[in-house]
Amino acid sequence: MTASTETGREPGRARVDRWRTKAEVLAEVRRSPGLTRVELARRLGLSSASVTETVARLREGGWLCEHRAPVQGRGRPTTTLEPAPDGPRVVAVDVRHEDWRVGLAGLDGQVSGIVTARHDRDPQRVATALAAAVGDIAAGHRTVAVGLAAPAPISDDGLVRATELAWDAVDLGPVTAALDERCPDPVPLLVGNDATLAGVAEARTGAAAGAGTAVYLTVEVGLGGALLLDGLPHLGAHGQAGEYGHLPFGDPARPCSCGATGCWGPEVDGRALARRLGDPPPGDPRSYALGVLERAAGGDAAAVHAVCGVAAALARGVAGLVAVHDPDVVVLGGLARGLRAAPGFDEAYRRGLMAFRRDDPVPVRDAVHGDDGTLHGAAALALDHATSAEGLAESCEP
Amino acid sequence: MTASTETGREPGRARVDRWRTKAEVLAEVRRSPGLTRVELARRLGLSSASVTETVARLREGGWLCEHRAPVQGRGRPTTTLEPAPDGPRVVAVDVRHEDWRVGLAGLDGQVSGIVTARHDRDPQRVATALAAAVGDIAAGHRTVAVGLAAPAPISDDGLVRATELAWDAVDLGPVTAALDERCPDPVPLLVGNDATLAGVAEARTGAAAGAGTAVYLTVEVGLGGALLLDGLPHLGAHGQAGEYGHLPFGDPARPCSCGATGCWGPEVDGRALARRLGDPPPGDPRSYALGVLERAAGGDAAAVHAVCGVAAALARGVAGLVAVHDPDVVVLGGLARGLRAAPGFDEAYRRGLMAFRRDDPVPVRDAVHGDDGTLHGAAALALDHATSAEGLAESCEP
DNA sequence: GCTATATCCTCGTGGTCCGAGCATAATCAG
DNA sequence: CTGATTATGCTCGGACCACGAGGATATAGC
Repeated sequence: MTASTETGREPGRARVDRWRTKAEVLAEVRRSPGLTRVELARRLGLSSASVTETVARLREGGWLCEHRAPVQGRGRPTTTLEPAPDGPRVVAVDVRHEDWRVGLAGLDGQVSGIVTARHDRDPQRVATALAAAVGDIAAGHRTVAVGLAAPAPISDDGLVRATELAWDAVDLGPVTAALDERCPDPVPLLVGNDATLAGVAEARTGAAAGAGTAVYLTVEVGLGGALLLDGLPHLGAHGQAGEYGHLPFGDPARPCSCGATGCWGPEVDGRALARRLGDPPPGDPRSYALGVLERAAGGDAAAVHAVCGVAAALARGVAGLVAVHDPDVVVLGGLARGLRAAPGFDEAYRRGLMAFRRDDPVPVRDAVHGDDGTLHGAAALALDHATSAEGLAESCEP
Repeated sequence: MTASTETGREPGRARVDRWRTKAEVLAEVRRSPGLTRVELARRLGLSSASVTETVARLREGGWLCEHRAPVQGRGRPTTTLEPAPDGPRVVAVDVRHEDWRVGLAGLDGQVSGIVTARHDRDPQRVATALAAAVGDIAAGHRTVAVGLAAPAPISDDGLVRATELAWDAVDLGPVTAALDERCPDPVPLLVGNDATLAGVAEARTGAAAGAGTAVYLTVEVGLGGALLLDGLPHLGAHGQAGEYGHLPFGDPARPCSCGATGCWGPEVDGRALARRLGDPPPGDPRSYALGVLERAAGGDAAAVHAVCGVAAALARGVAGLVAVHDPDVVVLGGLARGLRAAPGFDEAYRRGLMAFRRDDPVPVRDAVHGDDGTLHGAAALALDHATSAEGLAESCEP
């Protein structure tokens, strides 16, 4: 991503350390907009003198703004702190199988001005078109970072290996080149996996907001997800963690396209519904599943029965993951939302839990971000970097 | 553990911040004993002036010592840095089902002077006896922390709920009282789960040393384990993460004592071996399993067949966990060590992996700490605290 | 013994966080 | 309206840390 000196760091620790407290303050204000200065000092263990200094610097840089707080009683009135609405921006990108979407987000994480464009899956043309679109948006605002979601595992070198997309390795060089060329200050590009970032969005502003440990699962074709720790995804040694769909919760005799057998994913998606209904394997399992869910909602007995069985298979696995991860909450996205609503889910979930958990079961909730979750997650990824001590040092000091 | 002001922190950030760099230096030296000052400066991005200052302070406090480094060529000879062998100590405690063990560890993490005593499972008498033993050792050395492992989930309030031990909630108050009374400076008591801490030991100085992501699994009666991220265990929302034995990898028809069905644990321990051999459920599944493993090693065909089947059930699940966690390494402890060696493990593991992983499968290794793993982990827990910025501030400033 | 090399130490500077004290802006009481 | 009360913000000097520059130190090579 950013150029790194591989022979080790030269002294420069103080330059970043100076922004550590400011980054903490900014993070706290972003987490709790409308915080008063006194409450901020209390939470972070800062003296009022330090808050004065820190807030002044963040206001200078355009990160925070202050408003008069409604008076509560006696005493000098205080002000509330909020992320500056006209502050720095990040560009969020979501590259999907058949199109890509680009939007702009402020410090509050809301993505606006989303534009969509279809693509033809040619890696080079996609990179070129993205470079133009991202460069246009970035150059038109005070852009401090770009976050990009891709439907593929992300390797360390910042390239995208999208085997399912028949892309070998997408070189994002054109995008970084466009950013370097069209923006006065360097703009880092951060890349993440799409399902992972959808989970991040839920953990920040969605159904798992505030959770220390959250499990996000999404069913489209197969099942993917992420384990979120304090809002950050666990990526694994090679950035390939989260393949929950390949846990062997299923029938050991059934082979999976991944090469193993008994995988959970094919037991909980459109293919599983088709099997239960005696239909041939659907060409597009996702839209097939949507059809069955609709029929079940309409009262079709066979569809209800199939959905119920699949929901139970999903619930049983979710209960197992609760035992392993002990999350504050489990969030379901994609088709899993429809399955959770099906009769049989709750009962199967309860029975799959260890007995001591049944009195107070870990809540299972629907994802609140729809299709925009991934884009929100990409914005969060970029904002995380921009508002870190490193990012602040980068963008506030020449 | 330590008293906390629940109305929020008062300013005191600088007091801890001052030790942040020193804690980093100490951690780096503990990770790489024998480091030169120049190499240290390079890795941490510090100037030589800062290293001089920092090392001097840590030497003053008795945390580090320096030796002359063997001369390499021209230039002024440098010195190597090591954790001081006569530096601060921590006390490590491992409370087990029928006995407890106490030892003393230095900054290198090695536990010495281990003493063992049986107990009668009476919570109050155990706490009293522990208080005396821990107090004796702590008072005889410069003790900066105590780490305690318990065979139970650890709740946030520092009490131990050992339901399997027929203990309701063990109050460790007598231990902290003894420490307060017999040690001049306050000595914090840290508590952790035994399987979790055995995993920590492997991640620090064992088969998973240096791994960013490691999965530790141990089979005794049932199966437990931990996910280790940069050497720190993932604890979950209530400290109950790691119940890998209750993932539904097994026969959905078989009920588990936890209340769910199809759990993995009963498929990979002595009970599973007995089923496969047509024996009745063993009273002590652990020693039964050891007997079967021995018979299999001796060539008993029936035993070999049973062990092989159980090993395959273990391997299949391990492969699933590799898909989910994408670890650098999987470490097996307890009876799982013997199962890994069985014929059939490697083949089942390979077949359970997603195809793209088979060229370079995640290594599965035996735990290198034997029975002492938990005690080492308890020492690591205590040392983590003592060598953190907070711990250093606590013990070095009045 | 002299030089080249690599490292260590000292010193002054700029920066952060802090406590104390003063300044400020509201309510409340008369 | 005025002064007391209360809560908060700001200023100032002190303690401390990381840094760059430059001098000091200890070895190998010649």
